[in-house]
Amino acid sequence: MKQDKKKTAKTLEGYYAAMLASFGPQGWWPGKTRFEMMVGAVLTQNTAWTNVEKAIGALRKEKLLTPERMHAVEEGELASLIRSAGYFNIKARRLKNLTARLLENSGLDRFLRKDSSGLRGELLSINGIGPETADSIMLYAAGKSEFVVDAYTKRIFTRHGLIEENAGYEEVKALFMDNLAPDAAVFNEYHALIVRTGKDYCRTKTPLCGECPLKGFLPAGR
DNA sequence: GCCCAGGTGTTTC
DNA sequence: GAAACACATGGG
Repeated sequence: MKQDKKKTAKTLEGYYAAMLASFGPQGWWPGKTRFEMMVGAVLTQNTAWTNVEKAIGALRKEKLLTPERMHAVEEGELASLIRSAGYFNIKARRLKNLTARLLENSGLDRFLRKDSSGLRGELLSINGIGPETADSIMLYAAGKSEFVVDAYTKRIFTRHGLIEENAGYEEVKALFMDNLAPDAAVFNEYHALIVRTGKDYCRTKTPLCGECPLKGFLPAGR
């Protein structure tokens, strides 16, 4: 099925081109430093980014946006500062788990320099970091070419019939990893464009397919 | 008042 | 394994 694979690659490139033409580059990740980016990745779990921004603002005000400072602060205080991001008790614990691991590894720099498979395994072994958060950190903080799959990715591409309804994370990720050249800059922009498209046109309740930049790719009858 | 948002861990069949 | 549930705020 070599021909089939080539066709899939063309299709995925078409989606990318259409979104890029419609929205332009998204300039992700919206964070000043790599650590801030990692914090944002945890805080945005199942949460709107607008709520995350407020929490990060509070952390910045308290000068806690370094692994050392954040790890030193009391967990209850950390939780109250990130209250606006929701799940604040759980997320405070998760941030602590992350900073602990960074310090154990002689800092963020050394940690992110690990080779890809080692880094991903290490991230996944931290309680509170699952596949999406791990891949986000790999791609946006470490610059590794890992494709990030989120709820919008699943929704858009199942709707378009390119993945099964019940496909798991790794299965969806493989669609992109197996059919696109590994390029961190492209993966970065691709994921950001998917989120943008999902937010604007592919909400669960009120899809706006008629105006979506991807409407030309919708299979007939959908 | 209800639904949803850039998930993940735990519990339970 | 995989389904069901808990975790929580803020905007539409």
